[in-house]
Amino acid sequence: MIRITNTLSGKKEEFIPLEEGRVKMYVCGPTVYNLIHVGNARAAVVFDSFRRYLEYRGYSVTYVQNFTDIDDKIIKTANEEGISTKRLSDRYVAEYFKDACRLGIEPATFHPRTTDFVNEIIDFISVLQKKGFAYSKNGDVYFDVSAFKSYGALSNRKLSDMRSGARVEINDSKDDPLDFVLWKAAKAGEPSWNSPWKSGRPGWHIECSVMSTTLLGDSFDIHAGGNDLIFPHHENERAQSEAWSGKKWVNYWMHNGMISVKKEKMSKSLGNIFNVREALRVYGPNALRMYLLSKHYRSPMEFSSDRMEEAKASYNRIANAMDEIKRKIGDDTKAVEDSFSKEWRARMNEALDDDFNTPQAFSVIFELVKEALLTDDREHLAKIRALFMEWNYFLGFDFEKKNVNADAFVETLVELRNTARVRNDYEQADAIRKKLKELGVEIRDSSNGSHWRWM
RNA sequence: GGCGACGUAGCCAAGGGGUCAAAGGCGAGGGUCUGCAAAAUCCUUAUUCGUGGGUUCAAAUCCCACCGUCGCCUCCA
Repeated sequence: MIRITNTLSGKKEEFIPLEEGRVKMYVCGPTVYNLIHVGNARAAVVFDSFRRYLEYRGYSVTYVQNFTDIDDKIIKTANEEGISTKRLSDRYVAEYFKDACRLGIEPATFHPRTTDFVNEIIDFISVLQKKGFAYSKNGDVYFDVSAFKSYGALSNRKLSDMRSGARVEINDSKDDPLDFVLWKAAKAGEPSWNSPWKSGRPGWHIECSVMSTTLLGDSFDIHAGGNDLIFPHHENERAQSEAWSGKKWVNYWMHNGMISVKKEKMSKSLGNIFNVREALRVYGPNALRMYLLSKHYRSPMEFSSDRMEEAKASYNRIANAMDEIKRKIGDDTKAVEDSFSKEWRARMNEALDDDFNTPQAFSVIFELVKEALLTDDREHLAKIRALFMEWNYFLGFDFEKKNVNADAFVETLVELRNTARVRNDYEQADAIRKKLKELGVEIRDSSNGSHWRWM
């Protein structure tokens, strides 16, 4: 039984998909006007991993992750660069896929883009207006919050509390300061689309409602994203969607915690961001995945070089165990399924079924790492490796070492070093070891020969 | 001001009424191995879970208060 903490109820609930054996899931993707940062990567990696876990557990998952390719910041950045918004967003969609690919994130079933759904968005808004949930003013269209009775249920807020809050903006054309824009009339020089109102473009929240219902249906299982999206983004999406269909829109809401830097949320507006591109270069994809999955997805976590080095060391312990298994039994030893495998698989499932508790999952893995390093039993080792490979379906590490073409050269150098050692020429031997280490090769001498591995 | 989350060893981090004298990782100290290393391995590193009350036969786990940290209430993963 898989359990998920549902933001809507604030409780851990048993996960029961609408349709047996199938899961429909939507994750809010990036606004494409620059490179993604480590905070963005958290949601991407965590929910990618969760999706794959669901697949591992036998569900057929339809996974949608959108790109917001039209908004104020995209327009601004495109103007600064003197290019079209289309050109800018195309570029950063491509850059996103480069990072995602290196991070081991599987492509979604669908990657819809806002500007491909403008007609559907217009239809959707028209329906809202017909049903009395929306009103237009000066070419803008607004959602009437007071018409939707459970507004605030997701973020657990009361309309009265929000109205009294000091930070609600005053906007003359809105009937209520909490009403939010569905369609924005174009200002001079902005990209725009024809509409029953003035020509303009979609508001902030409408795209997710439209793309998700178009691709997944009026109701679907899981909607996920960062917890900074709960209000207003997801609250508004929910209001629109349920007002539009008259049905419950999403059954389970999953929200990941924020990544902070020096106790402050990592965000583009604060400027304290660390690009995924850069993190990948400095620490590598495995360390970054390890880092992102090492804490429960709902908790906040701190980003720093110490944390990353720690994650890298942790990952290395697993990678080292894989290398040791290979050294002990080679590549093609077959694993035999038995009670050992079943027992450990059950422990892993127990951890992950419980609201995707990845720290607990790693605890299970490290216990097996220890066993692998301790034993020389071929069957035992083969079983452990089989489990690791099986679990890697959702962990998404890349255990393959690059530089395979250089293996023969390394081998030669290691032999050369050993002849030097035999004649007690340790100066030469250490020089070779040092050089190899600089090139990323670690040598391990032992009583039965020298082994080496790519670090 | 409103809403929410969190505070567990030197650090990171699970657990969330008894089987907890609290998983796992990083780091540190000592032993083995080694030409020296590295890696590995063994041992050690929380009688205690922010503070103070309470409920209970029993609390890190539930309740209350307080202190501290963070997030949302504006674009944000």
